[in-house]
This record gives sequence, C-alpha cells and structure tokens, in this order.
Amino acid sequence: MTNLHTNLPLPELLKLDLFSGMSKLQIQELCIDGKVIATTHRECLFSEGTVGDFFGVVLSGAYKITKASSRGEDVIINFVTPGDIVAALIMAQANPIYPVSVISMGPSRFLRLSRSNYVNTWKSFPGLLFKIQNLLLKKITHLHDQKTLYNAPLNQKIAAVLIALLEKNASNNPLELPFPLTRKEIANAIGSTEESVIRIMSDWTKVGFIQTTEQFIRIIQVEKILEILKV
Amino acid sequence: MTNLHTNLPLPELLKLDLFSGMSKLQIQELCIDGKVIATTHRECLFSEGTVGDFFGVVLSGAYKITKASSRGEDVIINFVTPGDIVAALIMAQANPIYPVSVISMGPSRFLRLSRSNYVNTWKSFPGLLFKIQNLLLKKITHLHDQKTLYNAPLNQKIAAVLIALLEKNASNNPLELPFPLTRKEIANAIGSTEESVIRIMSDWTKVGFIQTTEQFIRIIQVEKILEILKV
DNA sequence: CGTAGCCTTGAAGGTGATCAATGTTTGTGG
DNA sequence: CCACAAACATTGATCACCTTCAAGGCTACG
Repeated sequence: MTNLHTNLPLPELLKLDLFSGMSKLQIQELCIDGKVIATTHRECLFSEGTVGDFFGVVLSGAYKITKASSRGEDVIINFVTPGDIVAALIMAQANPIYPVSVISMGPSRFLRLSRSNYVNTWKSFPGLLFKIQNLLLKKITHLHDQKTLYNAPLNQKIAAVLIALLEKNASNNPLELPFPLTRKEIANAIGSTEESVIRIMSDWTKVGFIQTTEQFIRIIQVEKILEILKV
Repeated sequence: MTNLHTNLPLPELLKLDLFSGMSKLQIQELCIDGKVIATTHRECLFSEGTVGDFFGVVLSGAYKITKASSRGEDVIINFVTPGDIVAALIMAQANPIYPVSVISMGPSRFLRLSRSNYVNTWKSFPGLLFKIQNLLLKKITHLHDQKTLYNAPLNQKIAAVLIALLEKNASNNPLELPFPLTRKEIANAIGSTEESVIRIMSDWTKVGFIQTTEQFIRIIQVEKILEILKV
C-alpha cells in the first residue's frame, strides 16, 4: 500500500457534506492523525476478516466493497465514491473486524483516520454522528431498493446499477462513469454472470443506448435506460 | 390502531441491550412520552411514504419491514423481533418520511417514542448512539449476507431465512418460530414465488426436516437445514 | 512475446416463474 | 351458529430466462 503522508487537504475536506458548517480548526481536530492514501487500480484498502483499526473518507476515484460468497466468487456489496464514509459503522464496536474488503477501482485517494480518533473525538460531536447516520441511511435505502429488484429481469437490474452510479457522480453530458467498471463487476453486483451481463449490454451498445471505450462506460441515451427501469 | 396508554414497562426495558448499564431514571428520561402499542396480526404500525414522527423498540412478537416493488408485490426487507429498534435511523433527518412499512406478525407490542425525543434527548447520549450504530451494523451485515446468497439456489435462500429467524429467537428445543410466517412471506423475503417455496418446504416436511402446525413453523432437524447452507 | 485481464459468441440444459385449479383453514357478519 | 369470504397451502403442466460450459479474440503490460 502506498502511504503518501501529506498534509490534510483542507480545501477538499471543506467541500464535504460531512464537515459542512464546521470550522477549519474543528476539521483539523476531527482529522488528527489523518493520512491521505493513494491507491492504484485493483489495490486493496483493507481485507475482510482483518482487524479494523481505521475508517475514513473517499476523496477521489472509487472503491468497491466486496464480500466473499460461499463459492469463490466475490460479491460486490456496493460502490463508494468521493464524500462517502467507509467503515465508520464498525468503529463503534469493541474489537472491530472488517466484515468486507475494499478495493480501488482505478487510481483513487482515501483519507485514512484512526479508530481511536472516532471513539474519542467524533463521539462527542452529536451533529457529526447524525450526519453519519444520514449517510448510512442512504446506503441502507439503496440496499433496500436493490432488494426491491430481486425478482426483476436482468436488464432492469443492470439498468439500476448504471443509474445508481450515475446519480452518485454529478458528471457532465454525455454521462460517463468516471472509473473503470467491468461486466464481471456488474454481474457480481447484481448476482448474475459475466456472460449474461455482456449479452444485454451488447444489445444496448448495438442500439446506441451506451458505449464502452477503454473500460469506461458512457451512457448515451439515459432516457432509454430509465425506461427499462419503469417497465 | 389500538392505543393502550400504559405506564412504561420498566422491567422489560431494563433487560434490553439498548439500555444496559443505564439507571431507571435515565431510561425514564429517554422514554418520556413513550407509549406501549399493542398490534394484532397483519396490523400496520406505519406506512411507507407517511411522515415519520415516531420511532421505537419492539417489545414482544414480531414485525415485518416491507417495501412496495415496481409491481404490486410487497418485498419484505427484514423481520424485527424484541429488542430491535425501528425507524431510529431516519429520525436524524430534517423531515423524515418512512421509507418502508412495518406490519405486525401475530399479536405484538411496540414501545412508541416521539421523534422530538430522539432529536433532543437521545442525541446527547453518545453511548446510546453508539449502541444504535451497533444495532444498525447487525442489520446491514445481515443485508450483506443476503446479497452473498444472490445467485444461490432457492433451497439455500429459504434455509438462510429460517436459520436467521431462529438465531434472533433464542427459543427452546424443538426450535419453533414464535410468530406466524407464511410461505408467501418467505417468498417475498427472498425474491421468489409462493409456489416455489412451497415445493421446497413440502419436500423438507416429507423428509422430516421441518413441520408446520397452524402457521407456526417448527424446525425438527436444524443440522440438516444448516447442511443445505454449507453446500 | 507471452500472460493476464477483459470482452464476445454459441449451444445446451436446468431452475424456477407463470398460469390454473383445488383443498383447507381462518375469520366475519347476518 | 351458520354461511360465505378471505387467507393460506398445494399440485401439475408448460416454458422462458438465465446459467453453465466451451472456445476464441482483443488489448495492455511486463
């Protein structure tokens, strides 16, 4: 793991929802011992089953949260992008063990914060805990929405993943996912197989709904994808 | 909705994990305005989409948390049993709307607490917020585990539901679920159909793994069910 | 230049959804 | 207390969707 020990990127932190309404001094107190970690494509931030001694915030890029299934396959629980908080929930435990792995998608950056920091400092900011609860609520709501699609046809599930990722990134037109996402990863995120995902996305490419260039997926006709969701 | 305004059932509350280590006085302060609500089978505690002005704790019985899917079907997100906290997460929002419905399974009891209570009193107990985070962690972990079974065969999914519900209830041998659970509900919990669930559970009944008497499911050979999960 | 990661296509087959019909139990109102 | 409705459980037949297995091509990278 590349440990780039830099100063806190305060301008970046000030923009985060999490720290909105806080002074620079407060943020510095909350992020004491904070280190910015730069990860490369497919690099692992932490592994399922290891001791959870840090949490943190995604600064740039993206990470996938994975969990090993009973077979060898790694199921993708969800994706986190800038502003998302990672592993905060398990910090409240006495002896936390990471229940999932976190893996970089493309080059990404992460603000790593120590557990003691959370237990000592963050705990005494009720407003902050409320904000964390709101972030958690979003995650849970998303998991609920996914369950809602349990018995939906495959194309709806794929559409849902793409739309959800688009919504996380208020990017510009034409809409392109700002990190590499393979068909296999999509399959692992919706509980399907690589081949099935390929068949559907190939169709979409042929009719011009989407377009893939060098592992980056670009959505050309969002309306069409949204239509699939509505049926 | 039957509103049985009773005094706080302090002995019951003292046993809850949530309030462990707290004095009677503290609990009374935390549960000010608390009302015990008794619900009957299939009665709705609150509905998806309505204003969230209360949260609470399950005292006895069980409730199912449901969400409407794109079709008419109601998907079951999960089940809550005594000691579980309900809707606490959305209380941290400015103008909460319930994202799910909560429906009683058999006769149950619920301690209803007002939102203002949470925002004013509970907020200032960091230890309590941490305990809530730990309860949430369990819920999320369970959702993750479910995702892990996404592409598993149907019998594994059904086995997982039964085992999960057994674990929530440290009941005695032979293991019986202490609330009515229909095949259709199991189907809605795992994203399948009533008929498919029936076919598998009928097989299990024939070989003596389980037994159903008056809507109550009894697991005769837990080992066998656990074995199904391991394959 | 070979390997690894990713994408593609085809053929075969099975699991589980769908539709339909019926039996059984529970609950409710006259 | 009976009759009827609603909820729940069951069984069979059919078939679509998606998985599985297999093979091959493309691109990046050491």
